[in-house]
Amino acid sequence: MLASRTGVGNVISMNVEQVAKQLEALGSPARLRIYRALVRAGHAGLPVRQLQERVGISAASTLSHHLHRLILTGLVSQERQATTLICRAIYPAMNDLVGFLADECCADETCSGTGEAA
Amino acid sequence: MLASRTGVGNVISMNVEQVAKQLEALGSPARLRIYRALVRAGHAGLPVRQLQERVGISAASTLSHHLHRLILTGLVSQERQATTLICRAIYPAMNDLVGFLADECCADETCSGTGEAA
DNA sequence: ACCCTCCTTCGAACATCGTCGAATTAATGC
DNA sequence: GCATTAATTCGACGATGTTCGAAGGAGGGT
Repeated sequence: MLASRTGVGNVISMNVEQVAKQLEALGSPARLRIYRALVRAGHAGLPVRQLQERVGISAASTLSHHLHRLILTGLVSQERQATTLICRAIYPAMNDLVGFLADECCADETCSGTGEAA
Repeated sequence: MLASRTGVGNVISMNVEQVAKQLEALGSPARLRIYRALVRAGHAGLPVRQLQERVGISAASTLSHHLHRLILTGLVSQERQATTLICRAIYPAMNDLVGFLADECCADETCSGTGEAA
């Protein structure tokens, strides 16, 4: 497993600014819980209403706000099904993010500190 | 490689709140650049002054502020050497963080969406 | 046409963040 | 003791984020 990341090819396309945006998006307890619930929901996704119950956010407008931020950074998608909106985690995005982070820190303690370049 | 994470044992000990704090700490372009520079510096670490030049932050107080935040979340350590402070990335912390994230999203598209549990 | 549910957008209150310059502490050398 | 370099802490400013209730659009049933 984890084979799709060892190629490192996808990591190159990510810049610091975008990574920072995604980390910031995930860096709120409320949004991290939202994203986690979405990830756990898997391919099927979750309607906003169910997401609200599961995550425990009192105001619907607050949840909508956080969802919007998650969508802006490309971490979450929404699809309309009749009157309800299905929210889904975008797995490749998380995959790239993890790849970037793992690439930065070599992902284990044997990191040799390769680069001196800026 | 990446073997130290596949055990998943370390991931269990992390809670959402702490992960969110670390992600938030990394979620600022300035702090992500700082952390990146530290990671690239490797085991030797970097004095604050050199870090400032390398990252391109104008005010020393601003850098100090960001450094403090990074330290509070356990991502960075400082060690005094005479008059200069050496800053170092704490690799295991990043390792755990990446592990948590990877565990959440299964780290590749074949994620089967296992859990329905809250 | 009407209502009902689902969700978003608006407006505002309140807190937190990011940045800076000035003042402060830490450690060394003369 | 005094000056010097290194880095932090303090105080303040504007900008941004979080949260909420109220109001607004979207879609479907009767």
